[in-house]
Amino acid sequence: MEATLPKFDSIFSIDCVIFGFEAGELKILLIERNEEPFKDWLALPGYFVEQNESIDDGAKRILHELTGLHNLPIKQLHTFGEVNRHPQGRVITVAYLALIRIMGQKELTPITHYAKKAFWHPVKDLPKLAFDHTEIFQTAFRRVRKRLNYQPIAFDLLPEKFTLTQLQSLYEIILDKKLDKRNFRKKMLSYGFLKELSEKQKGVSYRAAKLYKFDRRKYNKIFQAELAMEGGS
Amino acid sequence: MEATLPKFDSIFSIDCVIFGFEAGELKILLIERNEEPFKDWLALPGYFVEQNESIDDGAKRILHELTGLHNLPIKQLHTFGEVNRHPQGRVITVAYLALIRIMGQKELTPITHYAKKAFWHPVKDLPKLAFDHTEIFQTAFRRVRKRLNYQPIAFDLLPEKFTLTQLQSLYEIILDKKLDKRNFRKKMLSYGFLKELSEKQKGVSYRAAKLYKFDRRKYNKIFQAELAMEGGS
DNA sequence: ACAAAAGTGTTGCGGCTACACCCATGC
DNA sequence: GCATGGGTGTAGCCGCAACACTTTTGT
Repeated sequence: MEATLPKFDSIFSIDCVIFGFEAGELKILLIERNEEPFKDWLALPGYFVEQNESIDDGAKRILHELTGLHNLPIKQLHTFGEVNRHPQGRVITVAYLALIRIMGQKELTPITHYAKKAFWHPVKDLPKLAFDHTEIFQTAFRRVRKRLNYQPIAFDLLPEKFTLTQLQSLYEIILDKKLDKRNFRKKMLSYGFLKELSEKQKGVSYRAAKLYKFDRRKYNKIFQAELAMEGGS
Repeated sequence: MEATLPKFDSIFSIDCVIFGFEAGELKILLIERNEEPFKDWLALPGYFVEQNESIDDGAKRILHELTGLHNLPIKQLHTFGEVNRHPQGRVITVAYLALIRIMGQKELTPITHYAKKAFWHPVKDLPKLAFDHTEIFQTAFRRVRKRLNYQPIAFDLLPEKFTLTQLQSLYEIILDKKLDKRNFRKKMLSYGFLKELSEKQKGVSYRAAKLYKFDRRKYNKIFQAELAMEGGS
């Protein structure tokens, strides 16, 4: 390759906003930084992209190194490129977004030493984050809220088997408003992509609710047309 | 600033997908490149971001330098970061999108010598573009198509005064399907953000149609809630 | 008078909202 | 038996799709 590209002291980074749902609360994945700048601050998991990896690959690698989580279904959210967003120089960051099930992934263990630890933090009462990460988080949260109205993202957050009340309460938490129980259930069931299981809830001190599963195959069949549109944007 | 950032030979660029509407056709703004690589190819207007400008500012500057157009209402679309998208090295590009009125901006004159010329090209029958610009264009077009269904972007493309038939035909072109005349007009008028003018179309050899104007103030009043949501994403 | 596009209403359906009570279970 | 959430139906409104003819104007 000929050296005809201009040189700038500029680098790219990735920052990931990973949502989870646990104990009735919406949470995001944070790390405690172990490096300057913002050493000891809380931050979104993020780091620099290597020269020989695509940003999508870089995002997966970085997330894995900082949290131990593998191969999450992350999607690009937005790119933040203010000149002074990083105190040490010009760093443009591409933010990625994912919604995942927390279940069984309790042991978050950073592989690199750039993070002291990684953990889930409730979205309510987020402290001030390093860099412009608070702004990145807000952009992500707005996007999730909007997307909830037309994409089945709630099922990425819930356990595989869930009750309709759990589903509704997740909607209420994300949208930050009360929904009508009857209307909500009617609508959800009318879509036809929820599979009713024969199982019931266990260990509750009141009438046990039916469990449901999200049937992605059916969902895809029903919403083929829209899926085609989503494609690459 | 301490020199603690890692160094990579990586740079950012901007590419702009600018849509216009002219002579009943949807068009985008292209340049003919005057630089290697892809010298003499058609490409989206794009160039490298300087170190001391935000990507948003850079996008406006670059667009101006390549086409002579000032201060367009561009918005970030997506960031493309495949390793080999630029043959000379690692270049991550942030794509921007705008929809504008072509009217009266016929003289497109590149200010830098990086572009031989800039011109509007119909979206139908786009030739192969430089780099991954065809893919970027497609992503942009998909986005526009989707957005048309819930945002008043058509009015950015039309002249200030337009007939309902013109509006409908623009919808039909972007969505690539026929719409029902009566339903379309009813729906558009029912929103209440179209101001009927006393003027009529001129110079047509058939019954002249009423002209309308998009009343953005009214639109904002009506859709306040949703606007608040759009905010930063 | 004719060609070309402007302009106009009704009906049926499906989805959304609002709203209140009985049921099953564990303690 | 009581507390707790589980589960259910109806009626009115609104937006959407389907559908065809008359009016105006310029030539």
